[in-house]
Amino acid sequence: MTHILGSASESQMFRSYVTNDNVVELCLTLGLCSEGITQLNSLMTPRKGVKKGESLFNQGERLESLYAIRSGFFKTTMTTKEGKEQVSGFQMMGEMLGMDAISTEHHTSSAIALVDSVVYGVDFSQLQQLGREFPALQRNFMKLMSDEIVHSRTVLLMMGTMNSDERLAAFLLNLSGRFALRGYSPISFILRMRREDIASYLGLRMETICRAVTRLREMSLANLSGRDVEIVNLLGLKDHVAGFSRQRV
Amino acid sequence: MTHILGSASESQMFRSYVTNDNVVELCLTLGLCSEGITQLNSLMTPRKGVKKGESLFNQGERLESLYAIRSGFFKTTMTTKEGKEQVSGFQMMGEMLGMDAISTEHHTSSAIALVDSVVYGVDFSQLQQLGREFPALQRNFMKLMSDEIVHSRTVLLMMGTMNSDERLAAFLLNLSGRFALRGYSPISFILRMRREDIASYLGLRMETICRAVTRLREMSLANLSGRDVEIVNLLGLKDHVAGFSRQRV
DNA sequence: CGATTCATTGAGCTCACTCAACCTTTGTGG
DNA sequence: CCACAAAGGTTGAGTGAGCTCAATGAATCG
Repeated sequence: MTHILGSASESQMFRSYVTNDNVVELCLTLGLCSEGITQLNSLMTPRKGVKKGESLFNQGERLESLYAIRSGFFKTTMTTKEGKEQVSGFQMMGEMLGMDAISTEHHTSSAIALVDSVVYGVDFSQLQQLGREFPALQRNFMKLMSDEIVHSRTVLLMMGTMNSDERLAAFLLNLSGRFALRGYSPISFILRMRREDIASYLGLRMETICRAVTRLREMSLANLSGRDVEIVNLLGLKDHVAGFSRQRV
Repeated sequence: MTHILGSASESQMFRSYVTNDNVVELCLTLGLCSEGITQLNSLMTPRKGVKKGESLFNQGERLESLYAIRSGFFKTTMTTKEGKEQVSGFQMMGEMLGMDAISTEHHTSSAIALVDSVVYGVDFSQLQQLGREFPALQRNFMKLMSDEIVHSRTVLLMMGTMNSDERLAAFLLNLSGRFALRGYSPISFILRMRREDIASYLGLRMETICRAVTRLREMSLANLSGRDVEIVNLLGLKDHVAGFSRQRV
């Protein structure tokens, strides 16, 4: 997933998005002059709808296009030979999908819509071309990729050092921050994924998530009722996650 | 860490390295004409030695330069507020360090030499500049970044779905493949890191690694004696890792 | 409104963790 | 070159966090 939290430059991007209602700006146009923006817009394929449960692309398929999420919510999953599924991330409005496929030109994960969603396709080679004319675009795209590296490592850090409560807390804080950045409430939001998906993402079992939910409630940190989330004590939550709160978990 | 296994294009890169003894070629010059290679060489700062135990850069420092490893072996680590250390990867000859810092222009991890090593500095903005003239260079650098994303996700998959034996087996197979690619034996090599580092990287404890070592020996899959590794049954090892053998764990 | 998928809670188990003792290798100064 | 200190590695015993299995309740959807 592409994360936007934390980097000042990316907050800027988001602001430009909010005013112009243009997803690709959010993702890529940092520092671009208006001429560049026009060209970037022309490079996008028409909007494409993806119904809940449908996949945008599947593991193993050839990379045809990157995608910028215009609205909706996705999960990305990797499947082992034996059919075990591992959720590798959740993506929301304004984030990019498919960058893992640049390496081999084949998708290493599948992207599945968790709600009815709308995406723009972004042609990678055209993007490269345009990046040559507008260095800021090129650099910004690289930042997005670097963000993914940083995020993955942070998740690894989490898996290596946190217990189940802390992982769930970190997960909620991450969502909270991303919602806040989009102008939504950071303390009251709706989960779009199943417990099982959360569990897979955090390297735990669904039952363990349920118990962690109960514990966060007992500690008066967060109330989860089904998919509704109410963060009761944001600072307390951050505190509970200890050394991770500053980082983009 | 930058990984080279698996992608056909990167194997090609490596071949050019073997003949020309030029690390940056290994990392970046895929598809570059000779003029480009010359310019790329000129962009590299002089070789820099890093003694065993010393750090090449530290978490939090400003990004000054990316590095291509000319010889030696590194680990990258992230440290939490409380001082817990998590190993995020191991890098060897011909791999790149520092790409996680492109996002925020600050290093999110520290790189520590596990043996006396030599690196080249590669200036990022100059690299960008040159990338504009040589699209293949640009694209190749992106592939390296995408590789890191894919690798991180694969490690996540491992953490989420494998037990201790399988993780150690996957780890050994990964090293094996990377050594093979460099012309070294894939079944007999030396570990440059402590058990504790392996444990941290795999999300386990040092004692658990020791017991996993014993079990792999009992299964006649691999003999580890101290830091010497002898893979007894490469196919068996791959089999043991099941669905992961095809992937670049 | 019945079926199916998703979520919660309990009971018992297991794999990896902790703590601890001991062994082996590496490095250093006399 | 040896001796000894320090760091790293191995093995055992007991514990515990998260897993499995199972039963039941809640939400979602034709």
